[in-house]
Amino acid sequence: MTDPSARPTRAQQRRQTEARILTEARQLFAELGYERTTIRAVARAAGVDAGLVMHYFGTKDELFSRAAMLPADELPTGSADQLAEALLDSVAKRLVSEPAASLAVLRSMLTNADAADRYRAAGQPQLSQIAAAIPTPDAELRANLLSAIVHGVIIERYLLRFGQLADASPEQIIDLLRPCFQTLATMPAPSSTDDPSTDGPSTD
Amino acid sequence: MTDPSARPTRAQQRRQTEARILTEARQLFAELGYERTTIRAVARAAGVDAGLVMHYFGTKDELFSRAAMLPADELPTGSADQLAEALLDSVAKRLVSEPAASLAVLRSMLTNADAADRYRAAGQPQLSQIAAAIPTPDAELRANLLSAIVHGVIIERYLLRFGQLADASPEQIIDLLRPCFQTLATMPAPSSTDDPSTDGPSTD
DNA sequence: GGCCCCTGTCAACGCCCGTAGAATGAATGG
DNA sequence: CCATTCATTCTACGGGCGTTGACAGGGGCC
Repeated sequence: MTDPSARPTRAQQRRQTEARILTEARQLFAELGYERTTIRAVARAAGVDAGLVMHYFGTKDELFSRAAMLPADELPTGSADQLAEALLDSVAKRLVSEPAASLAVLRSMLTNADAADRYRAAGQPQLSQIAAAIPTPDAELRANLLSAIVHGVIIERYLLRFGQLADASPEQIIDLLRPCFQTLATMPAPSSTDDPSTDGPSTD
Repeated sequence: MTDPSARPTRAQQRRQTEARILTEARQLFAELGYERTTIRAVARAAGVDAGLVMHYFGTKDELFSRAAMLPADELPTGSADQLAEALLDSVAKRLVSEPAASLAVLRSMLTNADAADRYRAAGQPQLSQIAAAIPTPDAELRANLLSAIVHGVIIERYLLRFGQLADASPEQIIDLLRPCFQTLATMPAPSSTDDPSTDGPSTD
């Protein structure tokens, strides 16, 4: 304990090993999705035995839970304008370097119902927060659309690697998305025709 | 062959069985993705033996290929305005009833590299066509963004089943998307600052 | 300093997968 | 009417998976 470069204590070693496993798990879940990521592969990547992974995390599901856990980044409460900009910022950040954990969730929740549930639950507060800043009756739907656009862009850039989107600079993408976000966050009502019959009663 | 309601001939029977297998395969691939869909499950759903599926399609990959094959719907060539509306129409159609084949591809290409390649290849002409109608130098990127938004909305509605988006009426969604599509298809340039340095030379 | 705990390995289990090949039996064609 | 084709089933194999439990051995506490 006197020399920090000496052989680590057992507790440290354990935490270190666990962290290594989680890092590799994140990486593999992000690359391969839930099904194709095997405990054995994670163990191999982390340089340990598969039994140890089980011993520490119990089940593959649990391992995924722990690997995919990530804090939702904070969104400032504010006007719809500010909200749109904040969202754009968050997209920009993810376009620069998408953390593996986020990709792991995104990829896995498309094949794993539990992952989808977990993600939905985790994102709900943020979604509500977004909706709260939008001053229209269909705020929730708009928040969902904003979320869908973000996901679409991330998926297309990182998971499908579509041509231009995979290479374009974040600024360019953000600049193109800005009017969309601003419109969705602030535009009063869709009114190609001022026909209120498409709207239900205001009970909702 | 004299009586059409009589027991079908062997060739008919065969085609019928193949079609039944393909239908069930599409359904399962769409619901479960590539990995979790098993030959045995497809066979069971189609009321045949797994060996028969192999006998007809050779490999699981081949079965997926055949099941996921679908014609890209035509887009009219026209002005950027018309293009945006056509795209919205196509989204609307998919929001009313998403064909299983499309979902199968969408879901599977997120876990199966081959499926992603196939899809990218299949969508490329359409993407180019969209880009051709957009009168800006970054037309391709805009086309990609439009595609990303479409995918995001479909994924969020059908694969993740996010709250409002899963239930909202297609018209409501389309009305909200319209300004986004119009902006992306027609707005001359993103110009928070009129700095041309972000653009490369026109050699490309 | 001795006991125990805790990190880590190893071998094995039962399951389900994709796939192969022989067997079956009815429709087909000469 | 018999030989053949062919749609279909049955059985089985090899492999990889998640998971388990026994075992080792060095560190940490009293």
